[in-house]
Amino acid sequence: MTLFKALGDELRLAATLLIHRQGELCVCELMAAFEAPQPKVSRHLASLREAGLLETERRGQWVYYYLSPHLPDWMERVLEETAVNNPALIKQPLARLQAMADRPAVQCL
Amino acid sequence: MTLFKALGDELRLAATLLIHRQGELCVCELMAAFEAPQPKVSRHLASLREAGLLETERRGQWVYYYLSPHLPDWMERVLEETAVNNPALIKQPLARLQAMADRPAVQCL
DNA sequence: ACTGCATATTCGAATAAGCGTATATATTGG
DNA sequence: CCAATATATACGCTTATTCGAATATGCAGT
Repeated sequence: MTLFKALGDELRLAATLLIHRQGELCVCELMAAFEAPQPKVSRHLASLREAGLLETERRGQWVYYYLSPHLPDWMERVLEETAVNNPALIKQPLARLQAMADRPAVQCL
Repeated sequence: MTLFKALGDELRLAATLLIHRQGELCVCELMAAFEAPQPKVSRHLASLREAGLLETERRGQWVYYYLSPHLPDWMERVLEETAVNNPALIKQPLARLQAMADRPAVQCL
């Protein structure tokens, strides 16, 4: 059960919830949301992908991360429970994301 | 969100699920279930208690661990989802527990 | 008080995680 | 091909976790 280890880091948990909420996000958006340096964000995203939680899609120069569509239902429910009951985890990051200038693209999904 | 860090270790996760399933268990029962040395079990239980997941009650020479009655509902649901969808996690420990000779007491709750 | 059993804690060593800096790779637009 | 931007990875370092062995504590029975 590598799920809980993957979510055991605060940045990884919050990033996962933010991505879940937003549908997909690229690295630079997550950098802005969490005010974290790029290598740090990339590394944590990589480990979330290795854990099977996230998948990626390159679109131009950007790499978008989104929840794996192969996530077992129960894991999605765990994320859902966590998101619903811990809004504070992503409140500020979400605000910073929405205040971000020059977002690479409009999210249409 | 210390929940996921607490459950991020395999022994801690499995022990929590086993305790959840059995109602309560003492240290020596968990040692038998997981074939793990006593200090290891004690330490992990201590960290689960510090995380607020478990509480203890001493009864004679034994210390029984059980899920904290103050656990938020959503955390209980997370445990429930995990238990239902990962029976393999506690299958062998449960078998060893049931095969254990000289269990300290009959569980009546 | 002493012994035995159950549990907790301490200690030092080994391992793993996480970080920042620097560098590599990919893509886009001249 | 070159420069600029986005992302990934490598490296060395620091800090956290985890462990086994040893020791301490707490309770029960004699």
